[in-house]
Amino acid sequence: MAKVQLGEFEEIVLLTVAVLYDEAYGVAIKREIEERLDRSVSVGALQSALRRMETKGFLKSRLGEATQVRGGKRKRFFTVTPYGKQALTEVRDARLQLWQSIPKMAFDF
Amino acid sequence: MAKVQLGEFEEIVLLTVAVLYDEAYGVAIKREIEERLDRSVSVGALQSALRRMETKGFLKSRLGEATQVRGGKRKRFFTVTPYGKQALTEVRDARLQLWQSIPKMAFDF
DNA sequence: ATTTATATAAACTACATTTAGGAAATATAT
DNA sequence: ATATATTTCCTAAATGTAGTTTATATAAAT
Repeated sequence: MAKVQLGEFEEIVLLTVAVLYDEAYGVAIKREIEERLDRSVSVGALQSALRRMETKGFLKSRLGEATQVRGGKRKRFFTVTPYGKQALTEVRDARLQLWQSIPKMAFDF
Repeated sequence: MAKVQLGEFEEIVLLTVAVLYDEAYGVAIKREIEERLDRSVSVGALQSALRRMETKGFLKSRLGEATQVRGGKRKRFFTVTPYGKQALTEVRDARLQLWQSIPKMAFDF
């Protein structure tokens, strides 16, 4: 019974899908992460994270229609499933709990 | 130019070292994570994460003295470096920013 | 045909986990 | 008193999962 994990990059991607709401497709997600987090993202890295999370049930996807703009290929749109939302809140809460337990004396955090 | 990463488990370990302050050694870290996060941790998994993070400069360690209790072998104590603290706050802030950008309409988060 | 926007596939590197073993200290039995 | 067991802790090696890079494919406009 493999425990269902949520990796570091996967979490960023999942949050970004939530942020983009109904405009979450590959290229837009990539752009959004790069702008917000000032971190470069390769399409391949992103796609494999999206696949893994779809397999794990954190995401679902549907294909849109081709659009009449240059390069207007069909986009694959992603949305976060209820299970994905649950995973996000769980990891957030676990870390928050740890942050709150760091002793004052210890730090200039 | 290898970008310095902080994995999912590594982050939990790093935070726990901060929480334990001057009592952060292998067995105690393991116990603390298991209790707080209700997640089982193997010694091997923990030790390899600690090594990686020491190599990356997020942690430093020193050996303590043997104590006079049965099995009181010398412990290896870990502390978070300034660079480690910086890494922790950066990933926290990036995720917080994303959480705050999730549209209201979208969710029951 | 070439360019632009998009997705998919495959190979490799890094992180995470399991499994097993080893070493240092005290306690206990002989 | 010394050998053996027990407790606490760390190390090593092998395997599986996540993350990244590089290359290829498809569709539409120019």
